[in-house]
Amino acid sequence: MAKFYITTAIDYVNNLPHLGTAYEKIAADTIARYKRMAGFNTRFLMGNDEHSINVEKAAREKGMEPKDYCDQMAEVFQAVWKRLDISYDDFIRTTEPRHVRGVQALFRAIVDAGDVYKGKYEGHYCVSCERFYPEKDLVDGRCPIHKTVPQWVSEENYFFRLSAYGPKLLEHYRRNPEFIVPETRRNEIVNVVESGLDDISVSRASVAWGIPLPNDPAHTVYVWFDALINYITGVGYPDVNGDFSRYWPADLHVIGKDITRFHCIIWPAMLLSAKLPLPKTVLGHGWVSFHGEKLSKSLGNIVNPLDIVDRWGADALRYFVLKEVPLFRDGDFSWELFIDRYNADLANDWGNLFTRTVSMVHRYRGGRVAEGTPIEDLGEIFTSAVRDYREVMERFEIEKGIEAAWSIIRRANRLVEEKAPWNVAKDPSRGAELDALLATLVAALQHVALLLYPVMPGKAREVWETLKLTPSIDKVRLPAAGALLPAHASGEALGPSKPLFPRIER
RNA sequence: CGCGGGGUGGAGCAGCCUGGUAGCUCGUCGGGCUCAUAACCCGAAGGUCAGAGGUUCAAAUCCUCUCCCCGCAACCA
Repeated sequence: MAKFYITTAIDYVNNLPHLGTAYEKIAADTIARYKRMAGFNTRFLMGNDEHSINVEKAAREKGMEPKDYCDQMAEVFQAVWKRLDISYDDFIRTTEPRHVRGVQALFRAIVDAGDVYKGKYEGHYCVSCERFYPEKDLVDGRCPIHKTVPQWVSEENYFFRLSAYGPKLLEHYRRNPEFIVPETRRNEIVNVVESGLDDISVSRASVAWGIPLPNDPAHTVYVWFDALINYITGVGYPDVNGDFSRYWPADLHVIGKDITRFHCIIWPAMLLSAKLPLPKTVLGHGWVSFHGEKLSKSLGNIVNPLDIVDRWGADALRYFVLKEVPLFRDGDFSWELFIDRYNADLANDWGNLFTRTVSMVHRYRGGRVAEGTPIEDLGEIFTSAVRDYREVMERFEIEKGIEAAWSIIRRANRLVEEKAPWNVAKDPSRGAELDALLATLVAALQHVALLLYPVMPGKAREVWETLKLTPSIDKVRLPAAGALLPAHASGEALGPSKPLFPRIER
């Protein structure tokens, strides 16, 4: 069985999860669920990034030890992901021994390859910004933000010979066009690499909250270097047997577009140095804004995804962001848009098809569905929807996958009008006709539920269970090309008809 | 010359790579139906595709220039 190893960025624990981070996990989860449904042995890794001076500071501000603080945040993060129905297989924390061990092993491998040297890291350091500024970015010798004179700081650091990997990286991009998607991100990275790479500092002598260097315990590993390695320690590295041999290289790193440089330049260079295979694809997704404005702490518009989940459910949130914010572009969340999409698509289209169908089966047939193949062109609609769905989902175009499901919903709603079952039901001699129609509508609901399961697992399961279908939806595979799902055959009466998505009244 | 994204009927978007009657969703207006969450179905109005120039038999689509909006460079995916 083919495998699929997917990861998201691990999150800094100095902030709570917000709509943007939730978006990334929802998208990755949908891809992971799709891959499982398509028959891949799927491994889905998420986690928290717990080192760095910022985390230590956040902990101290709360009067906590960094480790205790991280433990607490790990609980909080995972509770949020559970509420969003994120089906990760493993959750890695960078303070775990398995990660620390792996980071040290990888660092050692890079040292052994001759790619680490000791140098001096120095520059203008603004204490307020907690960062170094190159000479050219200073305004009249002052920090451009705080207008203060920065300190001249000089520190001994270890450096990674990133500059040596430019040509190899470019060669890799050229031979593997799918390494960076979408294309605009790829062009951006190629530009950066072509204009030349500098070696990067990979250790800090002044930061205690981190992983000690194996070759010099007085230093800790720079937090980015540390964080990236989670993708391999999450599958057991440095033990190269077991999960590592099964899952590495990763098939997909889902990350935000701002950190593509780390994932497309530094990370592959590290792997090349350690002589490990490179991930297949890095997907730099866009941003979701809120009422037209970037999510920002200083603007105070950080949205807690649980606020939406509490009111309208995880599935509605998942649907909205996946439909309105295509992975390869930016998109906006606003309450108006959310309510419009919810009512028009979920309540009126899908929800209504569900209620009216189940209700008719009860009203006209006491809840029993007859055996039968789809009438009219519905069978073809189902198979072509599945085919289109597969095609676009393989390219991670989830919004188009949703469209494929809707092609069935729209056709089925139209079929009801065309056939007017309320008239057919009045004529006892047309019983077979009515049976075939209802069976077709039930089959439509069944196919829609399966296609939407990766996007809205909760509601898809609810439909599946109301239709009394077996086995449970998470065990069902996508039908082969041209095939239909086996029809409802349990003989059992359907569950009650109740609104899937109650309309939101404004 | 810092980097990048975008400007298409009232709103939000697709189409642009691989030129050839401008498409989708919502909204508006008119009609139909009654199984259903006042939901569903049909039809209509509404766009000189930011602007200018160029290539071409033909440009939203390719090339050049201009204008405008947004993001990154600074907490934040």
